[in-house]
Amino acid sequence: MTADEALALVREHGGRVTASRRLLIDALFDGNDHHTAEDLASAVQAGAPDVALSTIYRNLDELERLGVIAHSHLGHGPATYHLTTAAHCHFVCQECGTAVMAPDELFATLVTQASEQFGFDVDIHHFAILGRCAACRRD
Amino acid sequence: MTADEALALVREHGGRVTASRRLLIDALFDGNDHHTAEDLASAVQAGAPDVALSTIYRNLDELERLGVIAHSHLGHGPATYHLTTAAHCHFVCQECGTAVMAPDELFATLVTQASEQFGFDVDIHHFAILGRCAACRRD
DNA sequence: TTGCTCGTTGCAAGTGATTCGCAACTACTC
DNA sequence: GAGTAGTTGCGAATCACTTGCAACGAGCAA
Repeated sequence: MTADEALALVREHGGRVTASRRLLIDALFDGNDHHTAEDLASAVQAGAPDVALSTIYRNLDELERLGVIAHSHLGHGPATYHLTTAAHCHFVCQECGTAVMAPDELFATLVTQASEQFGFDVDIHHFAILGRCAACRRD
Repeated sequence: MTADEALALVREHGGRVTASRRLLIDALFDGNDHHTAEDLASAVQAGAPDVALSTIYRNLDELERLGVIAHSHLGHGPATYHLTTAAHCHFVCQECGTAVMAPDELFATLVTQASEQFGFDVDIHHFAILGRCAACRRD
C-alpha cells in the first residue's frame, strides 16, 4: 500500500483528507517502521507546527480502524505504530531496550499449537517478546 | 515458597517486616495469581485502611528485586503481579480481555530458535500473547 | 526498657502517555 | 456559494505509576 492508497481508503470510508492526516500518513510511510506517537507528532509538526498531539492520536486511531496501521507495546514505554504491511514481531531487550525484528516463521509452531490446543488465534504482531539480547548476555 | 519464607528473605536482605508488607505478601499468596496493584491495594487496605498506594508499589518493587514476584503487561491495562513460582505465559483476548494460561512447552521451539538464530534469551513470562480467544472467534 | 539508626510510610505533588469535551473550523457535496 | 458533518486545537481529565520529604517505627545494642 502507498500513502495515496491509504488516503483513498480514508476517503472511501467517509473520512476527509486534511493536511494533518496527509502529513501523518507521509510520516508513517517514511521508511523507518517503529514510530511512537511523539515521533510522528514531531514529523507532522515539521510541516504544520500547530497540529495538536490529540489530533495525532485521533488520526492514528482512525488509521488503525481502517487497518492501515497497527500498534504494539514494546516493553514498558509508549506504544509504537507501524504499517500493517510491514508487520512483524519484535524481540525487545529488557536491559538496553533495543528492538530486534523477529521473522514470522519463528512463531509458526506457537500459532498452530495455540490454535489447536486452545482455540486461540494468536496475533503475533501486536506485542513484543521480552528478554535479553546477545550483546547484553555477553556482559 | 511460602509467605513466611518470603518475609524471611526480606529480612535477610536488610528489609524490615512491617504490617503493610506482611499483608501484601499474604495477598500475593492468596490463590489467585493475577493481581493488579489496585487489587493488591484493596486487599491490603482491608486489613490496614491507611496503607497508601505508593507503599504498595514500593513493596512490589522490593519483592520483585528479591525475585519473589514478577510483573507482566497483559495487553493495554495495568501490569499484573504474580509469584515467580507461579510464572507462566498468557494468552490475552483483545476482544473480551480474558487471560488464558499458556503452558511453557508451547514456547520451547520459539525459545530455542531465538537463542540459536539471534542469541536472544527470551523471557516468556514477562509479556502476554495477544489475539482472539475461542469464544470470541465463534462470534 | 530505652535509645538509636536507618529502613519505611503517608501524603501530596509530579510525570508520561493518552483521552475527552467542546466550540471553532473546513473538506466535501450539492 | 451554502450546508452538512467530519476534524481540529485547546485545555482539562484520566490512568498508572513515581518521587520528594518529613514523620514514623522495626530491630538491634546497651
